[in-house]
Amino acid sequence: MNDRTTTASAEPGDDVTVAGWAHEIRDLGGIAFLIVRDKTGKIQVKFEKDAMDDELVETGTEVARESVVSVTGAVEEEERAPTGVEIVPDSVEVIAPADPELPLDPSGKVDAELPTRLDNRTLDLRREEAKAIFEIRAEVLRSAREAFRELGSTEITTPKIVATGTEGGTELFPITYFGQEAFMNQSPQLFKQLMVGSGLERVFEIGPIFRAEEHNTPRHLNEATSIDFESAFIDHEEAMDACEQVVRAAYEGVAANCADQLDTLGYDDFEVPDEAFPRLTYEEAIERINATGELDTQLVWGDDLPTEGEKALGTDVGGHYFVTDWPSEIKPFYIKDYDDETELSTGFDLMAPNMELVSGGQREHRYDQLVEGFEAQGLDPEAFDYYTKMFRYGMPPHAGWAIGGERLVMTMLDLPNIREAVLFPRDRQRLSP
RNA sequence: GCCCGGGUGGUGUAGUGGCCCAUCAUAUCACCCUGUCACGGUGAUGACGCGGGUUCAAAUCCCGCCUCGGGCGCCA
Repeated sequence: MNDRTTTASAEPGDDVTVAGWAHEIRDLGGIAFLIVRDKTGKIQVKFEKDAMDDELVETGTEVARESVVSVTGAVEEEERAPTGVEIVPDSVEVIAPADPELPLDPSGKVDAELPTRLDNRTLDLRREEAKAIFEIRAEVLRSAREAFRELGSTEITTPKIVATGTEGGTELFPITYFGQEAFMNQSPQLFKQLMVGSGLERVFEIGPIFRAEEHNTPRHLNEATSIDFESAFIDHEEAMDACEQVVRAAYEGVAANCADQLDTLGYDDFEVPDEAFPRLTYEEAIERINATGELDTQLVWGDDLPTEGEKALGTDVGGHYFVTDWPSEIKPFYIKDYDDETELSTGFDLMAPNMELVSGGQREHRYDQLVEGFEAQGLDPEAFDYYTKMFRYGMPPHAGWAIGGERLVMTMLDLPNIREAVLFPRDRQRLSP
């Protein structure tokens, strides 16, 4: 395949071999066109029936759509061709024929519903729009990694098979580990904290997390990609600065490197957020939600923000924003409370703007307070000994956060369903493919 | 976990008790067509998720099952 030329790089005057999929055949009688599609685009192959070998014409014009073909011939400039060039073939080979009845139409003439598309993801990703989402997703991850390196963090990977959950409460997928009870990890939280106490100090991880909640919404997955950051010697304010930097880098990377993909998806007005993300306290947030009048009942201090309230506030603010200073009781035990106001947590969320995108905070690094926190949440500190004991050997003050990777792509591209941002989503109903 | 809504040819749809041996588009098959670019024309094949019930009559109403989507809770 070394001699293969991509459709985009075929220049007039060249003798080339292109390989790709039979996108469409237009047979006009005496002349017929085969459109070959590859990763880089499409090119037209011309068959003038009277002037060409019958077998060549037959192979090229009777091949089933979506079959893999290889075409060798001369590239000619032709203004009537869709791309300005076309191939006059010397030979056509059908490398892998496709069944004539396709489970969905990659040419996009007829829409398919999401479940049909997910059942046939390979064919779905032959469509430019679906392909563009995953090229953008790759750019988001690339630019996030670059931003993390600029922040001086080291990329780590932590175990996904664990003996105990992170936060208790949350549903975990149980598995059997050589006869022992184990779980799929819901978050790298505890492990990344252990690493800020190591010589690495500042770390990030991009990896899968597993949640066994039986929710069924367009914004939840049971297997998601978490973009985690944790650093020694920073507080929650500095953690928010870092978070903003990484989110912004992802937008900048996409704006700079994915113009074609954005165009394919119809975004002619893709914008990198230009202002610093506003930081609202929890108290300000519930006041503003109450002021919108969108909710039937008024929120009071201590309530978690209901979905409806998040949407109302998101519309009110109109962009990304942080919510800070939460009541301690609705944030997990490993988040530190303010020293002078122990009923207030340093935990924060980043809203994007209608959905929670990030959660983070300054962590409790003091051994005694951490163990108290476990007990207060009804967890047995003994079960987390591998974690707590390291807080006895010099654990620095630290803070961090986690971005929902798919939610970042979803909110960035305004996708109607988070499953659009995962190749093979795992949700309540779907375990295959 | 609680609550709502949907399943009609390969794909996407019309259809609200008789006008339905089921509409339209696209795909597929056959024939015609020398510049298509959503090519065009003629014809053909192909479907009511499964099971039970109500009724003279069921795609349509009822019950159960399967399956999919969504809302809330919770969360990334």
